[in-house]
Amino acid sequence: MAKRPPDPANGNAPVARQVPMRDFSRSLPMSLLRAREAVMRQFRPKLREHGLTEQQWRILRALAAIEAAEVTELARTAFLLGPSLSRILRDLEARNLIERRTAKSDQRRSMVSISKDGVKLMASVAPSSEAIYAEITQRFGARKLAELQEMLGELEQSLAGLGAADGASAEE
Amino acid sequence: MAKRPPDPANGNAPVARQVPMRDFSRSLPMSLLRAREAVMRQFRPKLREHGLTEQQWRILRALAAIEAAEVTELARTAFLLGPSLSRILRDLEARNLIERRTAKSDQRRSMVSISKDGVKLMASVAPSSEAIYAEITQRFGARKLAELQEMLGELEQSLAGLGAADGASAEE
DNA sequence: TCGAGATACTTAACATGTTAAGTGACTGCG
DNA sequence: CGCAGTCACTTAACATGTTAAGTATCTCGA
Repeated sequence: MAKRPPDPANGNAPVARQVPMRDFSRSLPMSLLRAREAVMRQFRPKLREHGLTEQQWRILRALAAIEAAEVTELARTAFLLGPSLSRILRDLEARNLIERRTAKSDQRRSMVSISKDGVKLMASVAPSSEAIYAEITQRFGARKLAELQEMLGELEQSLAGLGAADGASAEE
Repeated sequence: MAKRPPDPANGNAPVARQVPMRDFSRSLPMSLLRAREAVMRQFRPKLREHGLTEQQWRILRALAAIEAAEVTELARTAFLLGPSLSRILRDLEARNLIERRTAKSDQRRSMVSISKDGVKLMASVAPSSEAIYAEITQRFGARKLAELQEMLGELEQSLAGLGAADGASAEE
């Protein structure tokens, strides 16, 4: 269906096109990528000062809110793939920011928790992080920010169960 | 076989600790990341069938719309960092999907353009890509999609010139 | 109880993100 | 001219994204 997508008033488009595709810079993936980059650009320098990457920070934050978590659960929470998480946990453990112990009931599972040093590091970064977030919120507008996140959640929902074999159906 | 009623809703350990931070999963960066991943998950398998990564596809699309571009210009258009682009161009050139020649007026500059093979490859992928995009548009709603992209653009704008990147601040 | 299959990670291999340093080519100023 | 500074990339080094294999453990049913 798609009755009629609003015609973008194509302001410039100075160059001739030979391929029938939407203007590349207006694609949804690009919009999302640029927006996210604009946001993360604000946080990265501060995290870097503390020797943390964005992903490492995500893991610490996720762990700070709970007693302990299995690796798979943590991967879901921090939105990281297993292999990435595996590497990062190895590193964080070596830096004594987290602790691990195998679950007694199932030797395959590893319970991960934040260490005292990890908590300390979080405490030293959180204020700056919150300040940056507050600045972003103020600039963009709290209401619009909430609206945006609502829409992002809806987008995620409307695409849930499209690409990945989730239930039954065919594989390929 | 082995039907296995997994336990996703496992009793788990909802132990919460009082930490003075927003709920991690509701942060703007995470919302943007998840939304983008939900979208890209739809495209990646098809691109992979054609031996292309998301970034390689971005470059080909960017090049298809113009005659030729300098590397720096291409990096801006495809939203890639110089080093990434450098590596990808090396690969794409080896696969004869693009062509390069140094500018006559300035030996430092390299002019990049898509090759015949590149155009052919694009033609073979574009239909599926557009179909997927249409499906996403339909599911989420064309109007909402336009709204979302508008907001993403505004977010980007409101953060422009905040990051301590170079540039003497202010505007231009 | 035993073994095929499932599960929970971990490794491997390759591609990109990210920052810093390197290389060759231009530019401006003396 | 000459050469220090800049520019346009490219390399390097390390971290993560992504898919495929590998390893150890656990589960279930014949």
